[in-house]
Order: sequence, then C-alpha cells, then structure tokens
Amino acid sequence: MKLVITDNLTAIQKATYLFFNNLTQPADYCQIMEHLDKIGLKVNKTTVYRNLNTLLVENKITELDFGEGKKRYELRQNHHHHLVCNQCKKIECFEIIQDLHQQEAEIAKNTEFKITSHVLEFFGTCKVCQA
Amino acid sequence: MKLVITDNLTAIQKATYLFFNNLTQPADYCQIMEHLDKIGLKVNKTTVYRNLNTLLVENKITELDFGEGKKRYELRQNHHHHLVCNQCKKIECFEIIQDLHQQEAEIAKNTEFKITSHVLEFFGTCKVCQA
DNA sequence: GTGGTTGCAAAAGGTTTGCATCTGT
DNA sequence: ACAGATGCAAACCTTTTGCAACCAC
Repeated sequence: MKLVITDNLTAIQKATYLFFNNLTQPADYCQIMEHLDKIGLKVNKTTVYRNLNTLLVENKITELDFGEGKKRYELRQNHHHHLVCNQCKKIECFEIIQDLHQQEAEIAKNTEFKITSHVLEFFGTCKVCQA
Repeated sequence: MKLVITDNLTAIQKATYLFFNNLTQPADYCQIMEHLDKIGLKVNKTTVYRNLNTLLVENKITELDFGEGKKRYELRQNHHHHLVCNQCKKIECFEIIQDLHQQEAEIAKNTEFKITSHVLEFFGTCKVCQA
C-alpha cells in the first residue's frame, strides 16, 4: 500500500514517504536519516522518530524487530514474513504460510489463549551468500 | 535442561543458575538482578550480563526478543514457541507446530534460502485477562 | 602470582521527552 | 496569532567496554 504524497506535507515528510514507497526491505531509523541526508535534507533524529510514530499510529507502516536491538520499519502491506540472511543481512519477504492461521486457531482452542497477532521470521543464508 | 550446580561456582553464579532452574517464563536482566537483590546478593548489572553471556556461549540458555526493546533469557530446552499476553505480559510456552519444519523445507526449496532457525511467537490475550 | 570474578564508571546505541524556535496560514 | 513541524539538548534504557580491585588456588 504505497503512501499517497499530498501537497500539505512538508519536504521532510514527502521525502520520507517516497523513501518508504521505494523501500525494498525494512529500514531502521539510521537508514532513513542517511537517505534524507543524501538528498540534502539534514534532519534531526527526533524528527525522524516523530514522523515514524505518526505513520505508525496512522497504521501506514509496521514496526519489525529482528532481535537486533533496534526497530525496523516497512510499509504496511499484506501479511507476510521475512527471510533474514545472517551474513549479508538482506531481508526478503514471502507470502503467508498456508495453514498457519488454521494452526493458530487450533492453538487458541487448546490453550484458551486469544491470539491477535504473530511474528514468524526465518533466519539463515541467502542464495548469494551460499556461494 | 536444568543447570547443574557445581562447587566451583561463585555464590552469584549458583544463585543465577538456581534462578534459571526455577524460571517459569523468560526473564530480562532486571528480573535477574531483582531476584539476586531479594536473596541478599547486591550484584552489578555488568556481572549479570557477563554471567548471561557465559551461559549463552556455553549454549545453556537462549536469548529471546519479543520486540520490547530488550532481551529475555530462558534455559535452552526443546524447541518451542511462546504465547505472549499483551495485557499481563505473561508468557506461556507450547510445543512445536507440526508441519512448520516441513513448510520450512518447502520455503527453502522455493527461495533457495538456507534456513537455519526461525522465530515464531504469538501475541494476544491469555485466559485470565479475557475474563 | 596468576586467572577468573566482580564493581564501577563510562560509553555506545536506540528511543523518548521537554522546551524553544520556526513556518505556514 | 495559532497549530503543527522541527531542532537541540538532555534523559532514559539496555547493553558493552576498560580498568582497577578482589578472591581463590
């Protein structure tokens, strides 16, 4: 779900929106700052975090945690999971695992736990790094 | 796999080992410090982290990340997953999801990604908090 | 005395907060 | 003038590091 860039946005916000629209894998706040820097916008990290927070509460982006001690962000989109390469750190997406929702329902039934979300991430070595 | 408490351990280490042996859900470094405090051992956080690190490299405990901005630790044991209650923060364990490994193999085949590990955690509301 | 353990202070990152300033309408 | 956006400094929290002190054998 690409972000719509409207006229009432500031230059920083437009650049941030564009950044997300062109993003190929989840980015952390540093990558956002570096990108803004690169296109000539010197932006404070506070501003970056505030804009991220706005996008989060508007439900336009998602916060991800791969256990790196920091958060990553990507456009909210169809539910999917990630393949994280331990070597080059590349992150690929892939679509839903069939049955996972069914199994979720089963777990919920067995444990009387009402499941509202899950995190499923795979770690390993990507094709390139295997070579 | 309970930790074996041997004579060559220090008092702090013995208490930490016992803490892990009695642990019912993953703990963060604060909970470890609080426990040591409670039994009269004033311990520095550096020491806690260092002992955690030793246990990690010895492969006796596992590091978990539920996206809280900090790590949690538990005894290494049979592969399992967690049900995390968003309200009371209680963490339950449950056993392997059948098929997940099979699906993992399938994903690996389709993506040419060599999967070495995965993270699967469920979030929701536990039975008690639903009441 | 040597190695391993601990404490302390500091630093490194990521993230948040308070407050003042700026900008556009 | 007002609301919203930004910058800046400081703080907070988790985690790590360097160094000195300590303890046990």
